[in-house]
Amino acid sequence: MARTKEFDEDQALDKAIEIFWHKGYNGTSAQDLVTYLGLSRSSLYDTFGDKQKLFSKSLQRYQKQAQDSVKELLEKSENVKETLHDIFKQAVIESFEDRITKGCFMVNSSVELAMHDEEISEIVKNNSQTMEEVFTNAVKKGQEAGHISKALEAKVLARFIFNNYSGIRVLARTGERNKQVYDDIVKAVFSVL
Amino acid sequence: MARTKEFDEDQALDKAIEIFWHKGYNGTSAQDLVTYLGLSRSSLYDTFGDKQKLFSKSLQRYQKQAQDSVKELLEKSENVKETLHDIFKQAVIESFEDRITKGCFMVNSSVELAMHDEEISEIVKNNSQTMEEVFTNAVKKGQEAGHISKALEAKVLARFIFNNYSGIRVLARTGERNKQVYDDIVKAVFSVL
DNA sequence: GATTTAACGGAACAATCGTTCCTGAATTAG
DNA sequence: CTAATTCAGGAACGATTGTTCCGTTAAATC
Repeated sequence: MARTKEFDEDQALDKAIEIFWHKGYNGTSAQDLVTYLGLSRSSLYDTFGDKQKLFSKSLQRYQKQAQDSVKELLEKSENVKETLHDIFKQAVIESFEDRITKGCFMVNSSVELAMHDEEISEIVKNNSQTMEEVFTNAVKKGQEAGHISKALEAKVLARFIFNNYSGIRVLARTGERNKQVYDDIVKAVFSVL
Repeated sequence: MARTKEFDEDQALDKAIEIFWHKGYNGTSAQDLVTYLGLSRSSLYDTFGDKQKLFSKSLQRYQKQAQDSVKELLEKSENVKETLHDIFKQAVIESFEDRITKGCFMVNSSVELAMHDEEISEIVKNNSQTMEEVFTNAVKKGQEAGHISKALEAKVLARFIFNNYSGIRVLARTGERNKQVYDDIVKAVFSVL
């Protein structure tokens, strides 16, 4: 019959995530994609349709990966406050390890496209909602276990946490390389919990 | 001698701020600028050089306006905590009043360009530094007056405040229209002060 | 009125954009 | 082997990109 696929579609998507993450949607050209994914123009368009669809698929894949990671960590956790702290520390570390500070693909895409692309807007909203739920459940668990203060409602704290997470990712994108700045923010955030 | 300028350069810059703010750098075409500023192609290039320079000037003008506003409010303030609260409330209101939620021009530009354009990167860094100083001085004043808790250092709180301010502006850019979300964040932030 | 500069409209530029299409080689299954 | 399908390579598409330049009109000073 026919020849089978040679390249792994998911692997190509991971490459697409990287370059879109780094350069943004408008900043990434079709030629960039061909070069970086290592596919021919024709294969690329045959497989993914067009640039917008490829971007959308990339962002959805990124979202799933990022969400699953956080979700799993928090659900398995026995001390939610500590786990949240670990998640923030990890975000801070990522802002330094990469020479190219890419920030957060979701945040970057929100800022660049959410108001101009309905499909991306949906993904972003879905992400916010899911993350809010994940954080809310985590905070509730922490409050019940006595690790987290009950002075504020779980949902309030969840939104607060998510907001600071976004802020930190923006900070990373600006190229801030003074670790103390990040540490100070995390310190203040966790003084609330 | 010569004919005098007919259009106000600053007025044109304000227009440029608006459209760059809304559509971003890469999302704004030369034609968009001609149409929106109401200048001819030739006048535009004669006056501002090229697109990058026009963007840079726009961002610098925006920065000065935004900084002066916050700086003045905080320096004149007799209750810094209340004034900071007003500033946040204002940011929240702006996220609703505009049908087109533009977020913050500085945050948007940071995310889109800071890593790819050295000049923009400098403006962004300068802005972060200045805002940190402004907030730090304000917090110090509030702490001395007894309005703000001394549990955390002024600089720590300043960075924390700035981070949440950025986060809220990203949230606005995502199109979040549930006021409760913003209010919850502000509530949690001010529980620290 | 003559000169000088400002601004305009619009043509035109080369370059790049995203996208389509064609050819030919490679690889699989029957 | 044949047929089917996948990929690479590259030419080519029209559209749009940012930018330059020219010709003309409008206003200001001398």
